[in-house]
Amino acid sequence: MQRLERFFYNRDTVTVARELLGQVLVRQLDGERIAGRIVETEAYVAKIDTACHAHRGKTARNEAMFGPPGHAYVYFIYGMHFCFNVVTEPEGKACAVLVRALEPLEGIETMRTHRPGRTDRELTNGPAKLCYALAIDRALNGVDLVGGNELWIEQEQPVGEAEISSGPRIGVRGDEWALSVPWRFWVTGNEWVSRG
DNA sequence: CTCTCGATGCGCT
DNA sequence: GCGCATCGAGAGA
Repeated sequence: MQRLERFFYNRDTVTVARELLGQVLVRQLDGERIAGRIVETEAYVAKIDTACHAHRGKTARNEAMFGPPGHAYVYFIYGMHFCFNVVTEPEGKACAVLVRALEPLEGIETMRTHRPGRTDRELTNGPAKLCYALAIDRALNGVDLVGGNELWIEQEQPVGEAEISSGPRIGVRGDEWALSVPWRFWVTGNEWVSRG
């Protein structure tokens, strides 16, 4: 299957967030493919967005956001979880799309071993949950999704506009505008969309 | 099913 | 010290 190329990521962040719905996130781990269809995303636009980690400039934590598009930004949150983003727009813009939920497609048995005691619905229906299922942690922060061999995104049928819902982002802090802007996108009715 | 609340590392003020 | 782009246990309906 065709991988998404650099130009896909090097565009307006909200457009990338919408068009990532339906694409397939692939993790290559110990010779096995673990993969899921992206069904929920959020856009973060550093310059204008007080909820974006990069809004106040570059730090050690958010450094990957300032790098080239098409790389991973993985951050550690609440002292125990990881979340996975893809960097968008030209290098230095520090924009990214958070991947919030996947529909499991391949390597489901391995996902279950990474998520012991959980139902299949709970394997990947949240941003930290999908990182456990796909074994995404700080070691993958900054990796290239276009040229790397551990993590990438494959091109699939895009989700039609009529099937996409949008609303305010989940769990964010920021000014009133940042809390209300509808930059969370999900596949309407999909079983793996996070609860929020 | 829903709601509440504690866990826990670390970057930032 | 504070607070976080979250999750899951436990209690109640």
